[in-house]
Amino acid sequence: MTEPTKDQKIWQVVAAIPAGRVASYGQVAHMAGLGRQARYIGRALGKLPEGHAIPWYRVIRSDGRIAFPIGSEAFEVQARSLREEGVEVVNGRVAMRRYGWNPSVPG
DNA sequence: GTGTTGACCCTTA
DNA sequence: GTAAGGGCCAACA
Repeated sequence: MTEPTKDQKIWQVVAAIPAGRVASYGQVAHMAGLGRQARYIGRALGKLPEGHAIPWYRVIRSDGRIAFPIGSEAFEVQARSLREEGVEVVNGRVAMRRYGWNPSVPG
């Protein structure tokens, strides 16, 4: 049994985000043990295979903004997916103050 | 081997 | 509250 790769570790952390909550790239990177490699998160999510069950749309920037430019296709998919889980998205932004994922205080 | 790029973060203005 | 600049680290050409 080989240890999980960084990508798998990241996917595992992302998959651990409960529905209706969002986490920032830095937070995921830290929990995955990558430290400041927040940039790697986006790269790992970009390598997601087909048929995956990873809620990549629950990962946003630390500012609460979606990482994609407003109006882009990926942006709409992410925003729509978040709304379906009860997360309010306004002006391409999420109120992390309310929807931010806190492992110590699960849903 | 070097140089550029990137689904970012932090500090400062 | 938003905007701009600098920095960090791994993958890619």
